[in-house]
Parts: sequence; structure tokens; C-alpha cells
Amino acid sequence: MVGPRAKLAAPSDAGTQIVAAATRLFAAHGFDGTTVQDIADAVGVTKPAILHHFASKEQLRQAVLEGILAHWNQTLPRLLLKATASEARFDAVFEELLDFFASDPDRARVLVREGLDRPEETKRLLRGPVQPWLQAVARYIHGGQKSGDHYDDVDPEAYVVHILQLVLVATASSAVTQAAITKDARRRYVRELARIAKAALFPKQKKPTSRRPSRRSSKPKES
Amino acid sequence: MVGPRAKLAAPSDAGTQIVAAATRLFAAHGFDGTTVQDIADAVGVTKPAILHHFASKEQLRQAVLEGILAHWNQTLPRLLLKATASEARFDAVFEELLDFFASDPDRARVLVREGLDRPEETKRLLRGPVQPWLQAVARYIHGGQKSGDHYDDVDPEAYVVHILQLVLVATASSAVTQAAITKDARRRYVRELARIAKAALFPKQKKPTSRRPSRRSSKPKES
DNA sequence: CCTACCGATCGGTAGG
DNA sequence: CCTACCGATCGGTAGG
Repeated sequence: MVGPRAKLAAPSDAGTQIVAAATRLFAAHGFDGTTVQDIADAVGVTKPAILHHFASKEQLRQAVLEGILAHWNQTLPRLLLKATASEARFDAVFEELLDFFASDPDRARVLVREGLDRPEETKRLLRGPVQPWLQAVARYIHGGQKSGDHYDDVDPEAYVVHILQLVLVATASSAVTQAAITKDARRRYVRELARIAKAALFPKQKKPTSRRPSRRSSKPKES
Repeated sequence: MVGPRAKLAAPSDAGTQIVAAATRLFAAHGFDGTTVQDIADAVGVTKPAILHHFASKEQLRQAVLEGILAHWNQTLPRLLLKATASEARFDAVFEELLDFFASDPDRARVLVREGLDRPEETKRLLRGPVQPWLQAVARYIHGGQKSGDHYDDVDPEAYVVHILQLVLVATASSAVTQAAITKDARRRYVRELARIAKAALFPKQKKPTSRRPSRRSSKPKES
């Protein structure tokens, strides 16, 4: 142990640096496509040094996943507090959900890969720690249906799963899929993503052929 | 060479079998998570036999991708011929699109993995051979907007990208994500996926609280 | 946390 | 000479 002064000077200790590098490399190349040596090189230590902090490559993977889920559990409750079945709230919450993943696409990439590489473990995750959050959002939507704010043929549980999945993969591979959009890709990509999620939930008051922004107050039109 | 009779008797030759096994294994474990020996074991031959047909593991990956794209190019034109901006047509075309991927989820899994593992190559694919198909669908939607069948705030290019992405990932990881739905998961999963894609495109005539299927002629309801 | 290694297995290729 | 493989092993590298 070092002195109390040094404790605050080194909050980013070795283990944290290793998990950060591993998250980035697992996201880019996958678990099998990343060697312990790759991580050691990224951190600037030797391979045995990595395996001193994490007894196996497998334990390093679990640490990466736990780091992502911890960040999730820290952010999601605050995000859900904002959620009600009003249109303005939806925009705010959805934008925050996007920002949460977009702020570090590597998290989304790791999660998408995990679903492909380890389906059974991911199922247990979905049926366990993740389930309550999905159910909470589904209940919000169900409440919005009763009050007439949402379409009544929405399947709240399935809707939440699909939209979360769409946000995940859209974030994970945004750099790739935006290549299919000819110009102003980033803005249109995010905008349409939010529009789809919203249009599948909220009935529109205005006619499809009318152009006047009749009721919405400050719609950020393209300039 | 053998006699002409034997030529027709062996349409599923060694190369075809190898590509089929490689597709399945790459889908489940990824390119780096699959060894040439794994593929050899799956086919029932030795490793050098695999590397006789495909000079390297890398060339085998390209053969797998080409097989998927060939199947795509064979099916998509017929599928697009059906597409017009009518609601009934949308149901039929979207169902076929789902069936196309759902009939072999491994294809979707390989494509999702490819987007993560080789972003630059995937970008080139999207901007090259895939682009015309996306543009064609986008033009259909644009036409539907002009005739008032679709919302006028749909971004056709971005919509096509997102919905294709959603169908891809929903197919690739359906077994996993359905675990988050408590009961009757498969039916509700597919049904809500189609509903989201459709609700983001077609304005609804009926009020959100009404239940009667007012105008649709032969909706394929659950039996 | 390093140097120095292990059992095994990697993708790929030799001669036959 | 060709093809479609085999048993064995190449030089390197994996996780530990």
C-alpha cells in the first residue's frame, strides 16, 4: 500500500486500465480475436502481468461485462425516473438512451457480440438482472396505452425488446451502416431511429399529406 | 473425369459441403472462434482436405460471404417486384423478408458479425453491391410519400437501413432476445417487429382506442 | 511485475 | 499428367 496522497493520485489503477483496454479490443475484434498479448501491449505491460490481475482470459471477459452492466445499472434508474407516457418525455428519455450507448459504442459492440458468442449466458442475463428494467419500461407503455397516449396494439414487452435491440445494434455498427446513407448520414441516421421508435408508439394527430407543424411546439426541422 | 451420369448424381460436391459447414460454424462462433479443424470435423474430412479446396481460411471466409450474397441477389429481386406502397403489399413483402432471413438465421449472424469484425470491408459492400437495392426500396417509399400512403417525415434511405438492420439482428439473435419475453415469445416477437416497421411508415386511419379491423381485407391473423 | 518457459494447438504445406 | 485427398510436420503463437 502507498500513502494516502498517492491513493487519490492513482484512481485509474492497473485493473481498471486492463479492463478498459480489454473492452476496446473485445469490441473491435471479439473475444477470440483478441489475445492476452494484445491487451498487454495496449496497456504497456507483459502478458503474465495481465494474468496476474485476472487469473484467466475468461475472468477478464467477465470483468469487462460486469463493468458494462455496472455502468448500465448506474444510469438506467435515473433515466427511467424521467419516463412517463408523454411525447415530450419520450424524446428526452430516448435521446438519453441513445447518448448512453453512443457515448461509448464499444459497450454496445461487446453486448451484441456477447449475444452471438454466448447465447445461453445472455439469455440468463436477460431473464435475470435485465428483466426488471424491461418490465418497468413495458409497464410505462401499458400505462400510456390505457390513457390513450399510445397505440393499443403495441405489445409493450416485445416493443421494448425490439427498440432496445435496435438502439444497441444501431450504436454498435453506426460507423458501418451510416455508409449506406448518401449524405448528412449521421444526423439523418439518429433522427430516423428516434422517429421509428416514436411513430411505432404515438399516434399522429396531423394528416400524412399536410406539412404544417400543427401542434408540436419546437420541432427541430432541418435547416 | 467420370461418366456423364455421375456428374448429375453429385451436385452437392465437397466445396458446397465445406461452405455450408463453415457458414454454420462462423455464425455460431465467429471467424476467429472457428478452426479449420472444426470445419474439417463437421464435414468428416481432414484439415488438409479443406485447405485443398480453399487455399486459406481467409478464402473460405470470402466463399461463405459470397454464398450469402448470391442467395440474397437471387431472392431480393423477386421480393422487390412485389413491393408497392400499399398496406397489403407491405405485409406480404415484409413477411417474405423475415422468412428469407428466418429460414436460415446463420446468414444473418454471419452478416452481423462481419459488420463488427470487418467494418471497412462491410462499408464497401454497403456502398457497392448492396446500395442499389437499398435505393430501390427507398424510392418505393418516396413514391408512397408522394401519394400520401406514407408519413411525409419518413427519411426513406435511413428508414430502409434501420429496418433492414433491425430485421437482421432480430433474426440473428431471436433465440436470445425472445428470452426476455415472458410468454408466447416467438409469435409476439415477430408480430411486434412487423408492427413497428409498419407503424413507422403507414399512418393509421382508426383511433388508437378502437379495436375494429376496419379496412384491411385479409389480414393473416393468428389462428 | 518480468524472464523464461510448458503442453497444445493454430493455419498452412511438405512428400507420396 | 490430373484430382482429391492422406499422415505428418512445418514455423509461430495461444493461454497459462
